[in-house]
Amino acid sequence: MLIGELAERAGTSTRALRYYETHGLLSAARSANGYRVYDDADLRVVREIRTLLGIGFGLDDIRPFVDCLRAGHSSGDVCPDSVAVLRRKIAEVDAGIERMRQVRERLHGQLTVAIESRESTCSSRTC
Amino acid sequence: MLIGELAERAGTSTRALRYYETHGLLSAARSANGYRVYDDADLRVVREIRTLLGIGFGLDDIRPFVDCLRAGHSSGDVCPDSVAVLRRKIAEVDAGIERMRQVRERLHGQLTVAIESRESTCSSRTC
DNA sequence: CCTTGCCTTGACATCGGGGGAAAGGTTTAG
DNA sequence: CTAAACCTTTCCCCCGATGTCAAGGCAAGG
Ligand SMILES: [Zn+2]
Ligand SMILES: [Zn+2]
Ligand SMILES: [Zn+2]
Ligand SMILES: [Zn+2]
Repeated sequence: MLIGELAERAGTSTRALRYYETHGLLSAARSANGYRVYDDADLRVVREIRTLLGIGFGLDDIRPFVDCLRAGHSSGDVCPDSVAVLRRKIAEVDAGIERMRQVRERLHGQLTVAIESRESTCSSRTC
Repeated sequence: MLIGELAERAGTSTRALRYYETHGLLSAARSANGYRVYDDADLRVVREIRTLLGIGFGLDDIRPFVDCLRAGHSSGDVCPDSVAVLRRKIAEVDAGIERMRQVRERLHGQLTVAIESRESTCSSRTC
């Protein structure tokens, strides 16, 4: 499997795959041409990468999962480093949710006040 | 009031103030020197900008609020354009919260499965 | 031979909100 | 006179994941 086919099968671009390689997430054998040659294990790796990127992980966070997959485990989640990243990410997401909830409350309060004072402030003006 | 004093009073940098100016959020009179000269209304504008930036608005979203302030209203929220941006932002925040909640559920599920299968999969290996 | 379609590396552009530095003008105090 | 402390404009840098050429090598079909 060459890089174009892998990209198509994984639903991404060749540019992205080369980028993952330069960041140590993907390794490829080379044919006599110098072309990158991949197998189905690489396809699984790329799918894992894409999934985690979609969730919001950065490439550095993804590396443990890929290492875990390449260590022969059927899932990238099982190795201790992956679990640690999962825990950290859950904490980050929780913090993000809490922050956004507070922002939402604040916005809703501003909106309410703005709507209430719109008649008395705004409608008698040009704006 | 010159730019350094405004920056200090608003809790930001001169660089940021010039940046806001180039993006149409702030306007300054010039003294004979060519120095930017500000007044208290500008201080209120900058405080509004900083507040909204802190909430997560982009500069383009902030422009209606600034225009509203400069139109003489005591609050930047009351003009229709500001209200529209507020509504849109609330919707965006709601969508973001929902997305993060789903991500959280997914991560928690992965973590649970990973911990359960860690003994049977991982501890008998080198990893 | 020529075109087409793969592949290679390398390098520049993007987005947002600035940071930091260069190179110079102005004013005030010592 | 000079140093300090302001101010001015202009330009390059950052992050992260990718798009997008550019310039060229390799294989296969007409
Ligand atoms: Zn393991
Ligand atoms: Zn409501
Ligand atoms: Zn109004
Ligand atoms: Zn739990």
